[in-house]
Amino acid sequence: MNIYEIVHHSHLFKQIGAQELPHLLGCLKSRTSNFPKDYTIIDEGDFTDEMGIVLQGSVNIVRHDFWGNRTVVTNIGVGDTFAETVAFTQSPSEVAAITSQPTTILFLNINKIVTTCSMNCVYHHMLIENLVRLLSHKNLELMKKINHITKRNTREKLLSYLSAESKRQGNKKTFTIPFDRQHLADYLCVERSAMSSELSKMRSEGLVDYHKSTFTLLEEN
Amino acid sequence: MNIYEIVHHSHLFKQIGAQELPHLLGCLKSRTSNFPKDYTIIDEGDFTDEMGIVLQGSVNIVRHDFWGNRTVVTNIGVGDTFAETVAFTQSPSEVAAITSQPTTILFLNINKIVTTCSMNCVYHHMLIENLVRLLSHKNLELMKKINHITKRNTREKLLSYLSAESKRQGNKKTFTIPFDRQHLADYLCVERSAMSSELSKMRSEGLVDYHKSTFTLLEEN
DNA sequence: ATAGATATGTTGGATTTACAACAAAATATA
DNA sequence: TATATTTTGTTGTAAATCCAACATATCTAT
Repeated sequence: MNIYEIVHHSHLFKQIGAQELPHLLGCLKSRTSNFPKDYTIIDEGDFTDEMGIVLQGSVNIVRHDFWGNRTVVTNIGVGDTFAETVAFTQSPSEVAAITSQPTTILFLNINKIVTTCSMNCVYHHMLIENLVRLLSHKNLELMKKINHITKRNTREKLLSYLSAESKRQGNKKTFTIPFDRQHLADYLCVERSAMSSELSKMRSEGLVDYHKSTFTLLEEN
Repeated sequence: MNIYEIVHHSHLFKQIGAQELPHLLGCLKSRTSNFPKDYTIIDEGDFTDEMGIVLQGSVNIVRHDFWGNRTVVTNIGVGDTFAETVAFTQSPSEVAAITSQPTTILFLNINKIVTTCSMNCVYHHMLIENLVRLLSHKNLELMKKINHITKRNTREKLLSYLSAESKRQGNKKTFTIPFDRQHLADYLCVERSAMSSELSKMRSEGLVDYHKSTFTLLEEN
């Protein structure tokens, strides 16, 4: 794995020359860490001043309520970032960040990003602009998630999520989602078994087909 | 109403000297507009490159699905901002912004904020940092909203929202929410009448008291 | 290949919500 | 004030969801 290759294609470092990255990452006091599957990188209530970029693997942003019910807020894949908000606001984390497979994270001190450094890096302003763009996109994603989970019933939630995911992956009719059934249910805020049976119905009606986490949206006839 | 007074206390212009505001607002090509109640400032699907600050009144961020079901994503009060995301990402708006009373908006061109101006305003960098902070807080608010609506039933959603609102308003036990019953139901994604009857039960059990949009959280005995 | 662990699918009964229809209260308007 | 309009509360029924329990399928490690 080439760190710079991944970082170069992340939203945060977009439009920043690859040759600038080593210097910039040093300036930002970056560090990388490896984590096993199901490792809690940040727990609910934690403080941190570092945001993370996923270099390898995948992270779920989750929340547990008093009774232990789990909500999967979102999934963070390679090149995507997390913990910008908790790092920047210096408030206790509303959510936990938990790996869903062996994962490598690049951590960046967020204050180093926002505060223009003394060395006056040429690309520093671009970095801040990228951060604004990134936060805007996070916002958009959260809005879209809200669009899914505010649907009135399980079938609509599924169709809303699956069609959005199809669109996100380039309007492919067949695509793989980053969740197993339980995580998908926790993401859409429905009951796993109820969701399974709804999926079965939808398949028997010819709306969708699926095998494990790979889904195909079918034309209506 | 003194524009500068309100702007000075908004998150976006925090820590920026009041005497700088006239110059800065000119630099940002700001303009103000007045709107009547229930006016759609931005509709779903619209594009814009201006964000808004509420100077007077109140704006609901709402969404309608194919069948006309309304979802109130959030409420924007005096000094708060909206449309940063749609303005910055230049993507079609996922939501509509609709006044809930006669309202005055200050519009700002978001590109003027992000791009350092030629005149090199001293406070411009502070403005960008504030924008990052503001977007982070929006993120946090959306997360908190997700915490409310992912609760398993109507009572929990109500208690989650009401206690958060109480906390937000300085841990006051009695406070007024910016929603009537229908909007509150649309915000919490429940059925208005079901919510009404749940509120009645909660009142009869001594959990809460309320009159119109003013609620009081009661101690458990 | 086998056994154990994990993931997914199925079903029925208890609980909760949606929906519709209407009553009562509050507000706006003539 | 009287009347119309809007908002809020109440109730019964239909529908959807939750939950638990179990069946089946898939994966993992030896």
